[in-house]
Amino acid sequence: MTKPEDPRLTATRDYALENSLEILMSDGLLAVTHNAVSKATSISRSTLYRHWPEVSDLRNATFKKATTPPGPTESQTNGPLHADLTWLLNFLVIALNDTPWGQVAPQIVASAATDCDAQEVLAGFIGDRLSRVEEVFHAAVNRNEIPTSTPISDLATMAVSVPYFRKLIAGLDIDAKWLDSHVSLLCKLANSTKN
Amino acid sequence: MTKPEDPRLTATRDYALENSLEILMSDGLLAVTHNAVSKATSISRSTLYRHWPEVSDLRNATFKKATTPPGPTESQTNGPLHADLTWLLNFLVIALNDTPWGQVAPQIVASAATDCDAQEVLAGFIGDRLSRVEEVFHAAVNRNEIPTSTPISDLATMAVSVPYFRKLIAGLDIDAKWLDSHVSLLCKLANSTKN
DNA sequence: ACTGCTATACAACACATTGTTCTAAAGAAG
DNA sequence: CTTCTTTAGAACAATGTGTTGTATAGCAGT
Repeated sequence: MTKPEDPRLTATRDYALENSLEILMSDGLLAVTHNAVSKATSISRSTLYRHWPEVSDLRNATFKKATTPPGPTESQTNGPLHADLTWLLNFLVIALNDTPWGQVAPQIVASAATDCDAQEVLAGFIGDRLSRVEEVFHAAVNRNEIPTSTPISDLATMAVSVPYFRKLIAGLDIDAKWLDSHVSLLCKLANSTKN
Repeated sequence: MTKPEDPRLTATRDYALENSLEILMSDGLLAVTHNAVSKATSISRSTLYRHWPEVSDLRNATFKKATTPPGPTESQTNGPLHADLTWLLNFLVIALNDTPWGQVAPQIVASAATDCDAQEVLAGFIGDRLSRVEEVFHAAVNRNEIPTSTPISDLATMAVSVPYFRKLIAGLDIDAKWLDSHVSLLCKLANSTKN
């Protein structure tokens, strides 16, 4: 029942966002403006203002595009825990290292401090990520691979927070080798929290 | 031998930075401008430009003021581990919750993504924090409170990264009660990594 | 208190950016 | 072909950034 959109609308919108995303990654959030996008795309300024009346609209749209879920839609819970965790967290490492998300995340963190929309985007995305990791731990408990007393929520937070912290805050690398040792430690911790 | 500075210089500089810091905390980094500070302080715009020729100078000065080390200069390593960690991490919780640092940190994280100076400020501050936590763990090892095989560096990263992650990225609260359970988990983990 | 020096206030200015509005032309849909 | 919508382009106001020049007020040394 929804009549298809005018192809011109989608065309300019997609083309503009493609380029605004590139600007965001290379020059940061505050470089994303109607003027900059206009120069990069040769789309008229007035047209851009027609699509996104304010700068904040344009920027929101841009990093909403940048946060298209870099990760799996379903968790892999076949076990063993080490494999599941590696598989899952590897998506996070890749996202942070090799996709727009890694470049955009810091900007969103900053926006979230003052902007409610950004806060919601970020919390939603992070919450989703956390619950996937929790799923994996729960599955391990159900397989009797780790004790029932495992503080799943805490371990999941640790699993996710460390890569974010290293990459965004501490300025440390996160690579495959680091990930392996990180996951190994998590597994050991999960196994040793019995009593 | 250094002649004392003209009192007028220090007066206006201090007064300006005081207010620019407030602007930074309430409205974010990009709200810190010569105009805004001028309006807030009734200091002439030209005077502000005299002190900080460019916006970036003003902003750098502002968040350099905001990052006066919120924390102890020396770690407390009397033991037990739980007490030392609580004492130390409590400074971090307070800094994030009740000082300018908590408001400014997200902005610096964003700046660090593109700006080298900010990256250095951040890395230095974080590295300092991490090494203090490591000291505490080392002391516990020396007291034979936790095994020698304890992965100190990893645990220290976890100790610090989780509060940062919760506060800055996940939008979760960090209070005294949470800190207690966090520290308890860390102690348990340190104790159970024998094998 | 007088004199030279420096910081500040104020106003005027050039310039870039943000955002609005109007008109004409080009494309889509019937 | 006709009608509606989108776009391009230019002109415009408003604001923000950064500069310059001048007059005033406060600091230091004599």
